Order: sequence, then structure tokens, then C-alpha cells
Amino acid sequence: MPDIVTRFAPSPTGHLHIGGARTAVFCWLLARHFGGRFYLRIEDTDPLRSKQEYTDAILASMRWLGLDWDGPPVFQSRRADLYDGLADMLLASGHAYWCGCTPEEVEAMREIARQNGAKPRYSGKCRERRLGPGQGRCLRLKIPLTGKIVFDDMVKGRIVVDAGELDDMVIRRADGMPTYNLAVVADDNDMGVTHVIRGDDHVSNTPRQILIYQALGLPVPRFGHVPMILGHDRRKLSKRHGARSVIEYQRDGLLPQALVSYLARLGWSRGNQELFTPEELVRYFDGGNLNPAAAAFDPAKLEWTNARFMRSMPPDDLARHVAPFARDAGFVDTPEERLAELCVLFRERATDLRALAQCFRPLLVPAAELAVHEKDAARHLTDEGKNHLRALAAVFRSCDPFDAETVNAALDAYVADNSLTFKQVAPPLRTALMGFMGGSHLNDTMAFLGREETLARLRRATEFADEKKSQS
RNA sequence: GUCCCCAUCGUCUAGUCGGCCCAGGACAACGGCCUUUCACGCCGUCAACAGCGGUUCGAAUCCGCUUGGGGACGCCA
Repeated sequence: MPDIVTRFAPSPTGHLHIGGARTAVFCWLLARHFGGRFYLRIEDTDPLRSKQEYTDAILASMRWLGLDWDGPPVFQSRRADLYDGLADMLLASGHAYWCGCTPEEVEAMREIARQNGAKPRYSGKCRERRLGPGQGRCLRLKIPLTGKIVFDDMVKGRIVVDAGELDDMVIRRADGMPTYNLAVVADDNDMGVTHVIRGDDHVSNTPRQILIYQALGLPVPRFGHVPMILGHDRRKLSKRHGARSVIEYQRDGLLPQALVSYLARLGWSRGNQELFTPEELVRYFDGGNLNPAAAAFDPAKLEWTNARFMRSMPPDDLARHVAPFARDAGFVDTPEERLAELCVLFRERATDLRALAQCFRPLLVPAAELAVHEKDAARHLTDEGKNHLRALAAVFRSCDPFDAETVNAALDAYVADNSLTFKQVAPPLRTALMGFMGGSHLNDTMAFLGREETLARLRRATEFADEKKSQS
């Protein structure tokens, strides 16, 4: 039996969002660091909101992030027997009772409590009525009237709650379905979960769950409540803040390991280290150093993180990641070795894979289809510029081999022999090759294009300039 | 309203037992350098211990209060 067992338990009512992903990352890291087990549980007890497509999407996002889980996912909707058994035990031991109050009656009780300035709660009307099962009756947990519930949270420290603050919560609905708190306890216990890492919004559920554990005589796991993620304005995170689902970040061209690094760093730290490979995270994350304060999501830093990962990974790996984006951009039959070369040329000029793939465009389209930036053309494809291009065409034609070094030497010689400066020659050359004043280094660009394509572009640029001239 | 939680630069954070912190790193912003474009990179600038009391020789670090923020209060999860 491994000593650390964690679980991630999303409800399939939407895609995996950034907050849930971070919780999953922490759960996964804790288990992997200690060589324990990490389970996935789908909390689909709400048939109205749960959807199969969301389950599939969440699993896909987990896989993409590299968060592998142990064993098959557990579905709460298929474990009614487990919950029924525990509910019956609670009833038999006198820790639970049947309640015949209608939802309307309960709402009225809450309203009264509210008006008295107290916490809205169930009054406990059926607590001592010794009702039996019946139509419309639910099961409630008999909460102790006095005493304190204490637990030492891994991130928040000691939390103390008065039992008197809690009301007798429903553990099984009138339709027989278990309530969240009962199902969680039942499953966590059944799965042998030792460390419950979850969102901040669950701290108030924890005392209730502890009471269930205690009523059942079950061992209480360790809890760790990570704060929620805030938007840039430190308000609750929403779509407006640029925080989206994991799937959207994937589509936008983020590297999964970059997202994981950023997410881990949001609320956790190890000295001044900013970037972590998944291996480093597993090595260093032991559940400590978690920040109890909520953190704001910063798209700019995520972008920077991603850019750093793109620049530091082997070109072959980068090429594999950028391939789908290159296909989307229309470059369907560019071989991966070719993409790897392009990655080396452009990886410092893009912060995500999608933008990187777009950078390839000028070098992958045929000369005739190269988009020419009007302003740059007007400025640099002048008569003088064209003369340079014609002369350079002759120079480059005799370059052999046609590689970056040779081409560069030829260019150097041309500038020197004619007492020119680079500033006179480079702009027209660049405009001819790229179509605008941007892009990769000239020698690398020409080496990538090869002799024929390079010459074609020089020719095409002079023709383009001639056309423009005759038009005006 | 009641209960719980939180509080260091705009943002993420470092800050182990209180002294090495007139608070360090990173992102962003701004300025500069590099430069055959655009970038990368490098250098620098701006910028914070929410407030008030206390404990102490000494507090960002401990305690209390205040303020501000968040969460929870469902037969949702």
C-alpha cells in the first residue's frame, strides 16, 4: 500500500479550466514526488449537468498536460451501492435521520434565520422525530450540537470551526442519490485517498466531511486547500481576464510543459526559480511552500514562460509540436526536418506555436505568392535597390555550396568590393527575400531557400518594383 | 447578515529560529547597449512589507484590533 494517494475529482459540467488544472497539477505532483498513486474520479452525480463530452474533454486535457493517472477513472454515477451502504450505516448508528421537511419549508427556516442575523440553516425540526423512510424524505446527518472541528490544512494551517455553526446537512436526497459530501467521503475512503488537495471553495465542506468520517469511524485524510486563481484585477477569474480552458490554450499554441510550469509557479515556489521542467517539479514539489493567498493569473508571464520553453527545447521536439499548427496554416506537406530548420530560424520571434507557424509563411510560399509589404517595397526596392538585387543575383548564382557561410561571404565581398555599406544592400535584399523588413537572418534565410528559390525571389522583387513604377 | 480564509513592488513571488532586508528574483512598463531587419540577449530605471497598537535591545517576520479582499452558508458539485 503506497503511503500517498491523491485524486483529482472534476465534475463533467464543463471543460478543464485553469484553476482545476492547477489543482490537478498539485495532486499529481504530490503523488509522483512520493512515489504514490494518483487517481481520477469523475463526479457525475448530477445527471442534469453532467455530460459525456466533458468527461472526454477533461481526460484529453489531462493527457495533453502530461498528468497521467493510475488505474481507470472512477465514475460516481456507478457507485450507488457504496453510498447507500454508508448512508444505511449512518442511519443504523443513529448518526443520521429521516427528514420529511419539504424544500419550501427548509427555505422558510433559512429565511427566518437570515432575518435574525444568523447563518441560514435547517432548524433540525425532524432531528428527534424518529421518522421512517417515505416518499419525499431525505436523510440528514445529525451534527453534534457543541464541540469544535479542527484540522491542520497543508496550505492554510490549523482551521477550527464550531460544530454549532453547522446544520444537519442532507446526505441522501429524496430520490436516493447521495449528496456531494457523502459521496466524496465514501469515495475518498474507498479509494484509500490520504491527501485531499482541492480548491479553496471546499474549506467550508471539510468540517462536514470530517464529521462523516468520524461518525463512520473512518480515518480522516490530510487536507490541502489551494486558493482559487484570480483575474488580473484580483477579482474572481472569468473569461474576460483571458483565462480559458486548457483546450483553448492548447489551440492557441502553448506547450503543455510551459502551462504546467506556469501553473505550478502560481501559488508555489522554490526560491527564485521561475521555470521548471515536469521532472524538476516532481523532484521538488513535496506539498510544502504552497501560498495560502490567492494568486492572480497573468497572461503575459504565461506567454513569457511559453517562449522560454520554445527556445530551450530541441528543434526536433519543437518541430513535432508546431507541426499541427503548420498544417492548420496550410503547410501540409512540409517535412518535419524542414520544420525543424524553420523553428531554429524563427523560434526567437514568436511566443507560441501558432504564431511560430505563421512566421514560416514567407519561406514556404513560392516566390510568386510572396506577400510584399507595399511600404517596405516602395522604400527599399528603388532603382538603386534593384541594381543591387541584379548584381547580387549574379553573385549568389556562383555560390557553391549554397550554404549560410558561403552566401554570407559572397555578400560581404560584394559590399566591400563596391565600397558599400550593409545598410544600403540589406534592406532591398531582405524585402526581396521576405517581402517585408522582418524575419530571419539573411544568410540563414537564403540557405534555407536554396539557390533557385533565392534567385527567383530576387528576380520577382525587381519585376514587382518595375510593375509598381510603370503603374505610377 | 453569519462563519471561515487571506493581506510584501501593477502581477507571480523570496524572505527557514524575529536581527545578514532602508526588503531579493521574475513578468510587465520605461531607458540604454548590441544589431544586416524583426527579434533574442545584455545593462539599467521605476516600484511593495495595508493601517494602528502591542511584545522585544531589535518585527515584513510574533500577538491584538481596524481596514480591504475572497470563499462558504443547496435534496449543485
